[in-house]
Amino acid sequence: MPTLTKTEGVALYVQVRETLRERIRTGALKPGEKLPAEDELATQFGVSRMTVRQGISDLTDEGMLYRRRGAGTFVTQFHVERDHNKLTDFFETARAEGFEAEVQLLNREVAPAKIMIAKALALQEGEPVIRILTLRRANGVPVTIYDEYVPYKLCPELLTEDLCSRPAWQILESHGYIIKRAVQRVEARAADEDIAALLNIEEDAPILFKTRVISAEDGKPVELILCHNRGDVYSAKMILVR
Amino acid sequence: MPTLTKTEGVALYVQVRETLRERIRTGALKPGEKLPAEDELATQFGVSRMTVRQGISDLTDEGMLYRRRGAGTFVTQFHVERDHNKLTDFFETARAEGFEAEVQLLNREVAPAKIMIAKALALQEGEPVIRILTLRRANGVPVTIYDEYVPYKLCPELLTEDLCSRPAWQILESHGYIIKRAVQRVEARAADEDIAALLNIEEDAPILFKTRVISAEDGKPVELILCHNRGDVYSAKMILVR
DNA sequence: TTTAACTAGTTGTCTATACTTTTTTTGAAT
DNA sequence: ATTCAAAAAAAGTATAGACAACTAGTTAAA
Repeated sequence: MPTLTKTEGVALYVQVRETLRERIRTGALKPGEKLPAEDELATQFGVSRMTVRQGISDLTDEGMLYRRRGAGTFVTQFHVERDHNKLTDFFETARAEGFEAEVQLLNREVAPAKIMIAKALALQEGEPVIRILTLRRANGVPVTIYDEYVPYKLCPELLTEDLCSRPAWQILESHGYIIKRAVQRVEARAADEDIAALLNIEEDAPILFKTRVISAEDGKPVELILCHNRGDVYSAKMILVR
Repeated sequence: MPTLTKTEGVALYVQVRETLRERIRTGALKPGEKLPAEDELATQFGVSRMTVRQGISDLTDEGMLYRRRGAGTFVTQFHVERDHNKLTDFFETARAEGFEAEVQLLNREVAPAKIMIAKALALQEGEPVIRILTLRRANGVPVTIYDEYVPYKLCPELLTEDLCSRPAWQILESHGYIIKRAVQRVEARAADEDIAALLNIEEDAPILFKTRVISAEDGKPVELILCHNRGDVYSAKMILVR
């Protein structure tokens, strides 16, 4: 059995987790199957039971395993993809879903924050914000107008960084901000004249409108995104938990 | 200090968690403030450090606290509401947002599953499903057409249960199914003639269309919901995690 | 002044063990 | 066979302690 080794720079519980994940992925552990008991796994892996539990807990959070007290731990039958409402970027999505992504910078400027923007970013009205407007195409078809706002003082470098290869929040990360969460609101709207023209659709065609506020680990908002998506080619997926 | 007591039927780590949550809620612990070290809290509460950690972990998962190794544990500044993508029902939402909810049963029948329905519910085409169609009003205004499908064999009682006071998945829960997760897809559509008539809007008005598959703990789908929401009065919120 | 090394404080990981609570299985009595 | 009770199995909770790894501040050296 695959007794795990310390001193690899990878925590034991992570090794346990990834070993189990791999066994599920390859089918060595089949959907619905019961895992060996925690004590048994601990012996097999040569670690303590608590360490096994920590690894298993991660996978139950992901929905890959479920536990029933007194009965055992089982592999979930049809497990929901692991992407547990992850903050992803356009390029990752493109790679995963197999389309060619293209980002066109329409505008980049510093402007005083309007009241709505300021509120969302916890700023005073009129404080300078960097606004970035991009058009995103999938296989050449315009699908999204992306309207981003970042407080100027947070990261002036955004005015010179390349914005077409990664989203602004990833640039913020590379400047030391620890991005943790985003709150997103989704609604259906009718396209106005400008949006319709940019997305190459008719006026009043349905638009999936997203508002997203991205926050750092301490909860301070670092970016606001307004996002107009063509309704006929775009949908948003999410996982709800009881 | 509030030394916690065993034997109350509530786990110690839960008591730790709720005590801390309460301190944050009341402002005894302020946003941005650093918590006492885990060792210190363990002493205060009269429990072991691991027990404190378990309580704190729950709150970091909720986004109420964040930890920085070597530095400490802190209260999140603007904490995102705790409703971490929870599966909620129309009445809870109504209570929380302060509108009067009303559910009108339009149709309830058993029918053979069409291919799309069968696929979503992991059934064979033609297997009997219970279909429940309701119209939901907020303060008298029609906002949602709710189209639910449940495999007949799962819970025939749905044909007689009252459906206007709680969603079908809660009835499934009361029959022993452990509901764990749902996958929801959201898109923007234009209202067709029927939908428009029921929701009292114009044809081609924007609709927020949701597809939701609700699954039990083992991952087996137990319910499919198709949900047409009036775009002008309805939005969906979600939390994304890095 | 700046830089580097040290130190104290704090969270992260891990062990070994014990007892509790729930579920499942086994076995005996009916 | 059926039912009921006991036993076994399994996850849940909790402890005490140890060391690792990281942070931030302080002190010492250049």
